[in-house]
Amino acid sequence: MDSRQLLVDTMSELMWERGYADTSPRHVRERSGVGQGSMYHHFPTKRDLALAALERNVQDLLPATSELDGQGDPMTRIEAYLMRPRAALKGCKVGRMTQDPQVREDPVLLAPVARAFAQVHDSWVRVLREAVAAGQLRADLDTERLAHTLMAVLQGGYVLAIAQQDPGPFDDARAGALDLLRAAAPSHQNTGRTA
Amino acid sequence: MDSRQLLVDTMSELMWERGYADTSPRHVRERSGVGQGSMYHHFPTKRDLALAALERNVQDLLPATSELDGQGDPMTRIEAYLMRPRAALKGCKVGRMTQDPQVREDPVLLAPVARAFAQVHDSWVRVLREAVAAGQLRADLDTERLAHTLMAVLQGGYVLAIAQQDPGPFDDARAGALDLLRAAAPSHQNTGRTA
DNA sequence: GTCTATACTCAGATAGAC
DNA sequence: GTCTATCTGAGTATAGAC
Repeated sequence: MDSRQLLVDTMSELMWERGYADTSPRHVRERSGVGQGSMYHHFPTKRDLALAALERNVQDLLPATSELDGQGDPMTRIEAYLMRPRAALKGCKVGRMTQDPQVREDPVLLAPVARAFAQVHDSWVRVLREAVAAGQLRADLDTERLAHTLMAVLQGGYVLAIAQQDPGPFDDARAGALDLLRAAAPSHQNTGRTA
Repeated sequence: MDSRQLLVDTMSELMWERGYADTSPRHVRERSGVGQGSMYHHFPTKRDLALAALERNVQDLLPATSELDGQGDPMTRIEAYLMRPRAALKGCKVGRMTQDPQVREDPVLLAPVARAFAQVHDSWVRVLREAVAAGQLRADLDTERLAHTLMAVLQGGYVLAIAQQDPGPFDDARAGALDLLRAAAPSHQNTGRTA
């Protein structure tokens, strides 16, 4: 593999594990095995490398979204996306960036994060609308809001899990969200087209 | 004010703003005006100061919980706690610590965070049980889970808000959670004692 | 493209005088 | 308790040869 790609891959891992501020060029060199000269040849500054790595991490996140965007029963897709296996104790490689002081103060580094979340939000809104249309969710629910609520459950679940060093709270949080969604079915249970 | 307290207050602020790893002794000295000698007299290492500051930040968080623990209508208390004014773009001064690499790897620094969240979880469970008992929530909901869900909504809401540099997603997330709770009232609306 | 050498600042302290 | 001086290593590069 070429040095450039190796650097990006390594930085991506480190940014997931340690964030940006606390990852040094030395860390990257030691883990990747790429020398000083190569590193600064490909990426003039740490920030340039971080930007490439972050864009890669954002790309990693989007395939999962296909679970929301797919065909078939909306509620089933919602459950599949919410409950998909996730490394609760590692946290979200994109969401984590919002807590890094040097990322949050840097509009260029924050931009890919904002874009990624906006895209996930869109997918959520679409599937939630379909669930309403299919009579699986009450029509008086605000789908834009609810999309943020469900994204927050996942992002916050990571925080709780890391605090306790236990995936339990993460799993509880998402299971509880699903319970609530099911409880928010329309009163006269119609699973087909609505009236 | 004495130097010791000034150091703790300053470190508390900085840990909220920048986290632990990216806050240096120099930052603390410059903002607090306390000299090098005093600083290392009171706190032999940066970590010692951080621990004191973190414990202070945890204490700051708990008074808000009284809103959950109070008397009166459970659902009203839930709404009051969820909707209380919060600095969405600053994030949670306790939850933030879970994303700091040097905190998350240090059991001593992580412990106060875990304790604080466990305590908030307890308060949530209590008020949710009361809401079930009062007929405001379906009795088949798992209150332990749901408590984690609602905590996650707040913690994750901060992440979304910071990503967009806009409090909107935070407010959406919590309002959406409240919508869901209301939609999860028992089918035959009884607001009094249950049968 | 990659290597080695060099440089300058900051982090995170320690030492000893007052 | 507070001050100033000093120290070692790490962070973040730059320079120039191969």
